[in-house]
Amino acid sequence: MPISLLSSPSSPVRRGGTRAAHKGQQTKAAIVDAALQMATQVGLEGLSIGAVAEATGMSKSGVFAHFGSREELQISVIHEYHQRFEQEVFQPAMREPRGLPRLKALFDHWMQRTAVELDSGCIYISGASDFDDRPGPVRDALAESVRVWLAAMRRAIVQCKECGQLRADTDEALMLFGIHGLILALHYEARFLKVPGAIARAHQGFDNILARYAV
Amino acid sequence: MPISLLSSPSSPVRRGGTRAAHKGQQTKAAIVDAALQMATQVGLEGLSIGAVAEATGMSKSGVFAHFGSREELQISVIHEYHQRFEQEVFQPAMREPRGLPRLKALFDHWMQRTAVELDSGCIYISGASDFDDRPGPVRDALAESVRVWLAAMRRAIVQCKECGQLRADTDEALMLFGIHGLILALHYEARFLKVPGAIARAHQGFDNILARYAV
DNA sequence: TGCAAAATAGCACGACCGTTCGTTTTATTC
DNA sequence: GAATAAAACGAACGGTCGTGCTATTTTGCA
Repeated sequence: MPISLLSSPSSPVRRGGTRAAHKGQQTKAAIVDAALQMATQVGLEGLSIGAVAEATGMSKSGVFAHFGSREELQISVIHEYHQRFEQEVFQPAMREPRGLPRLKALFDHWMQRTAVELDSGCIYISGASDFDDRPGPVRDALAESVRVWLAAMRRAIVQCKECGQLRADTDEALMLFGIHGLILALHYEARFLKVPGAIARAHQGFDNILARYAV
Repeated sequence: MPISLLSSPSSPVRRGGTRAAHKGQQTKAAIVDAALQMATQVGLEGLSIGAVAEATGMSKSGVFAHFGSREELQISVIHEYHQRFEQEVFQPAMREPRGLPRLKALFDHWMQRTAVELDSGCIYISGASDFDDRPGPVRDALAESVRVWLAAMRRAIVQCKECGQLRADTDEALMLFGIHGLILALHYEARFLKVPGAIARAHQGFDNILARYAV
């Protein structure tokens, strides 16, 4: 299953020499899980080790020991988010046939994952604001993850052209720009302004874009 | 000049009884100015009184005394940003004739103000991420300011319809949604991902939307 | 010039932050 | 069950934060 594009340098089952290490990885996963849920609400920058510790019923130093730094925790959260994005958005869409069905599936799943739930946002969006002027490894990990995702989306558009389902002169970067904008506007209107009907508008906007580039 | 839509409860020149208060308002304006510039880089949430004090060469308590709380400083920054938005985006566009010229001017100025400079972002965008799950007066002020601005944009679209420059069945909310998305995508690609050509794509996207609703 | 008031500085507080360190508990292996 | 390594804890440190409180300086007007 060579779909994953983010390398995870340490083997997920064993590590070091030949020693088994059960408990550690397991609670670490639980910590990342809680931290991710927290980050979708307060953002990656709002994440604090103390709050994560309290959420997991551990001590601050207990949590800290698993990562060695706050930045490493943030990066772990980004990787986890990336992985779930892959499982819940990318892979289901990949089971659709190439071309428009797959592109539509990518957009629909993306939408649902991004702004459907009221109490959880998208760290790809909130993180962009947090780190657009703050260089460093966290920003790099975040940007890389987003780029991978946008590249997948772009590939789907190109395949539509190849299948003859979109005009051959379609500017895929421009089309992707428009689609990306719809997701961002959805997030903005639904989660911040809390105006009704944003989901319907995102869908309509997507249909308009498809019509614009239809053969 | 009844253009401003944000009430400023205290008179801008004098206050209280009949006493004049020169210096106070003046340094307060300087503080807000520095705070605004800082907020465009680190966001409203990243704003700290200590940093503002250092930037203005004052003491922390000296800055604090002008606002009474951090929230009030943030709100002052929002009001100041709103005012500049009005002066630099809204009012110049208002000098264009009704209809498409005015709508185009609004978009162009908006774009330039939002993402043209590399070292300053838009607090309407970063603030949305910061406060989408955090109720309170700061969020209220921010959302109100954004709503006023979007309403102005919407009005310009409606006027295009009335002038017969856009199709009579144009869904202005949907069209605005698409335009808003372009600005958000521009901000995302230019400021976070730092990919080139984002400005050109935003322009092209706008032209596409206009074409979609053209008579 | 003198005086009241406004403006600013200085200092301290409690809270939280990420991080370090030594100890204790828990888990794994012989 | 004893030995050993991993995991988690608890306390503390230096730092920054927003916020009061009390002096001191500066300002504007009589």
